[in-house]
Amino acid sequence: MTSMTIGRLAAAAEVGVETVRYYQRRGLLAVPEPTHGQVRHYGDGALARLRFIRRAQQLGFSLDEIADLLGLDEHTDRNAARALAKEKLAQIDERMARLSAMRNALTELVDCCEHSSTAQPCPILHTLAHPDERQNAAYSKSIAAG
Amino acid sequence: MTSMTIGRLAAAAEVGVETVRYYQRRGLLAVPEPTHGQVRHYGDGALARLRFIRRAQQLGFSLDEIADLLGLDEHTDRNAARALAKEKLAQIDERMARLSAMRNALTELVDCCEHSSTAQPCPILHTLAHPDERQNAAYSKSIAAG
DNA sequence: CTTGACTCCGTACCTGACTACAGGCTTTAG
DNA sequence: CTAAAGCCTGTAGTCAGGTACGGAGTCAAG
Repeated sequence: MTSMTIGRLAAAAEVGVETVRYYQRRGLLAVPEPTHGQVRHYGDGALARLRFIRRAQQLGFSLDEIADLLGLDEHTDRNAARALAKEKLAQIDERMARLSAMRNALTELVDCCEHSSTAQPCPILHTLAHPDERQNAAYSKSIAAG
Repeated sequence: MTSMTIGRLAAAAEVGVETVRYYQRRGLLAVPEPTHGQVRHYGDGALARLRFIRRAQQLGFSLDEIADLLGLDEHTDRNAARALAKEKLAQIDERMARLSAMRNALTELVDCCEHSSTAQPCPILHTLAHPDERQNAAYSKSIAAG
C-alpha cells in the first residue's frame, strides 16, 4: 500500500484528515502534486513522517520544534538532536517543579482542612482569602519558593 | 486607601488593567457603579478578591474553577472546597505522571545518544523515525505505559 | 447513471487567559 | 488653561493545535 488518499493516510497515522492538512499548512508535510485528476496521493514516506510527528509530540515537542527535528539528518546531526532533546528535558523538569510546588501546597491545605476543628473557617478558602494570617504554612512556603 | 481607580487597583494586585476588566467580563469581579462622573472606584474588597484569584491560579485552578471557589463560604462550604482541592490534586498528579513518562523516555534517548558509536545513526532521530526497531527500549516502554 | 463517500480549497471557529487598540471623556499636574 | 495621563466602552488579536464547515469536484459500487 504505497499509495493512499489523504483519508487513508490519516487513518493509518491515527489522526484526522483536517490534522494532516493542518500539518501541511504548517510545512511539516509536503503536499504532493495531484495524480491524474484532482486527487493527491501519498506514499509510505508521508505516513512515516506523520508517525514521527506524533511520537515527537508524545515526547513533549511542539510542532515548531518538530519542524526542526524533521530537518535533521540521522547521521550528521546527532549533536543538534541531542541539544534539542536536552533543552526539552530541562523544560520538562521546570514544569514538573512547578507542578510539584502546587502539589505540596494543595496537599498541605487539604490535610489541614481534614484535621482542623469544624468550628474554624475552612483552611483552604481562608488561606486563599488571607494568606498573611498563615494558620497553615504550606501555601507561603511551597509557593514562595517556586 | 479604601478607594482606588482601576489602575491603582491593578497595580496593587500586580496585574494589568486589562486583566482586571477581563475578570469583570468573566464575572469574577463586580463592576461598581461609577461615583460622581464616569470613573468607577474600588475598595479593599476588590483587591482581596483579585489576590484570591491570583493565589488560586498559582495553585493550578482555572478561572472557571476559581469562580466556583469564590462562590463558597469559609464556614459552611468546607466539604465543597476540599472536594475541589482534591480533584485539582488528582489532575496535577496526572499531569506529573505524563511529564514523568516523557522525561524517562527522553532521558534514555539522550543517554543512548551519548554512549553509542558515532558510526551509528542518531538514536534520538532514528527512534522517532523507526520506533519498531527499538535499539533503545526507552521510548516504547515509557510511553506505551503512559 | 445515480448515489454516496471522499477529496479539494478556503475560511472560520474552538479553548484559556490574556493583551491591544480605537475613539472619546475625565482628571490631574504644572 | 493646557497637555498628559488615566479612564470608559467595545471590538479584535494573540498563542497552540487543532476542528468544523461550505461548496464544488471526483471516484467507485450497484
